[in-house]
Amino acid sequence: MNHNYHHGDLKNALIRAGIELLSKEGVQALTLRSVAKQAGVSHAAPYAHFADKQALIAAIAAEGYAKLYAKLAAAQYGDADALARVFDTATAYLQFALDEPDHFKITFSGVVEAEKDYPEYVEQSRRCFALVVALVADCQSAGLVVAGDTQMIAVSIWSCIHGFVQLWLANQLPSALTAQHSIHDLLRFHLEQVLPITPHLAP
Amino acid sequence: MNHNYHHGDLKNALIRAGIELLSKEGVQALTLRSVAKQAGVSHAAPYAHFADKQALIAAIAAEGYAKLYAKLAAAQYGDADALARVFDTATAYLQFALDEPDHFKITFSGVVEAEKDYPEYVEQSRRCFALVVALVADCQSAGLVVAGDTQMIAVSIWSCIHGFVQLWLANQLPSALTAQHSIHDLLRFHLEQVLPITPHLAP
DNA sequence: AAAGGAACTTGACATTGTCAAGATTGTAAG
DNA sequence: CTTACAATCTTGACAATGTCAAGTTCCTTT
Repeated sequence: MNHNYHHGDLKNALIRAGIELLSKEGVQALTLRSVAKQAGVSHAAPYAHFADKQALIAAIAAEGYAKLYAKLAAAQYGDADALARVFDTATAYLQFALDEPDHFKITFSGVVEAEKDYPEYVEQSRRCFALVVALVADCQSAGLVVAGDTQMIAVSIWSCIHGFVQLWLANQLPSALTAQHSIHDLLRFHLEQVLPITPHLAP
Repeated sequence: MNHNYHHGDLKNALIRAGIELLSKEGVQALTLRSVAKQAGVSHAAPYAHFADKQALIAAIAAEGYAKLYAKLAAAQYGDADALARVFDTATAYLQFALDEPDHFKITFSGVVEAEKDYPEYVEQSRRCFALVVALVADCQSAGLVVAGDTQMIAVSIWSCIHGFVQLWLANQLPSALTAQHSIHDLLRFHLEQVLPITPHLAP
């Protein structure tokens, strides 16, 4: 018997194969057929586990969020104060985008469009955001960030980080800056500019 | 003669057809063949004007930047002070993403990847960024924004706006917020939080 | 042991990007 | 005015890809 008709865990194997393709050859190489080949199965085998290509992409995106969560969570440990941990978290966020640009892009490519429901993706996304909210809450407790709607402030901080990383990935940062400073330094400067949401708004 | 072998300005017609398809049917409908059909030519006609599909997308993205520039420039007029104009500019930025989400997405999808050179896209991008830099310079002159590297601060502000819009487009803003406030209000709140880069960093 | 269903393969088809060859038209040189 | 030429467009073809239908294999349940 040349073929194992029961792979065992093909679903996860396909996700891992897809991630590996993203990492080694980029988004344009992520085809259902090459993913299947990479996993060692025939071209239509994925349809036993995913409704269509978008469903596979949603699973890969969910895995991207899971990886991101792990990296952000790792940046939370240590004796740094809450605000310093925000910087560390942002650095980890950037690092994920640097290490796996295509996986990062797909994770935030708006997979959920067309009103489709991908519960696993939504859950991983929610989990990741909750981590940022908790971090902001810590900052507020320590008086390092203004009081106010914690969720909204978390969105605000996340937007700052995400926008910067996104512009970098899209090659939209002026070369005058990227030529002179490392991307990490630029992110740090950016955050120092906007992050200290300390009471400068106090009336 | 049923066919006009010389269309006149097919190149621009194809770009406009592509934008219309993006607007009416979304990214997945943007195929070379449907663009050609929309422009009333045969399926291979685009190759007389574009090297490949990516080159057409680059032209569409450049046009996206041009439209964005027009909207941002329109937000610059008026008697508002420089900081208020930043808010208006951000609102115009968001409005473009709301009006033409798919065109916006493609404009920032990282067309320039693979080291390819699309001079028109680069030029439009530069022009748009220069507008933000000039705006920041005005704010600095008026003492509304800290002195410092104007370009870097422009990147910072742009990141804040872009990240927020991007997260919105990717459906990544918590529904608890989007259900209670309009997206415009959320953006305004976000900017009020981070934008006043007034001298709170003074040592 | 037989049946049934899940997992996988094979084969097919429509869509799409791309190229090659040919047809058409404006233009410039003779 | 004619003729050659280059640019533009059409037609036809091909490979890659997403997707479905039918058949095959294998595990589980009775």
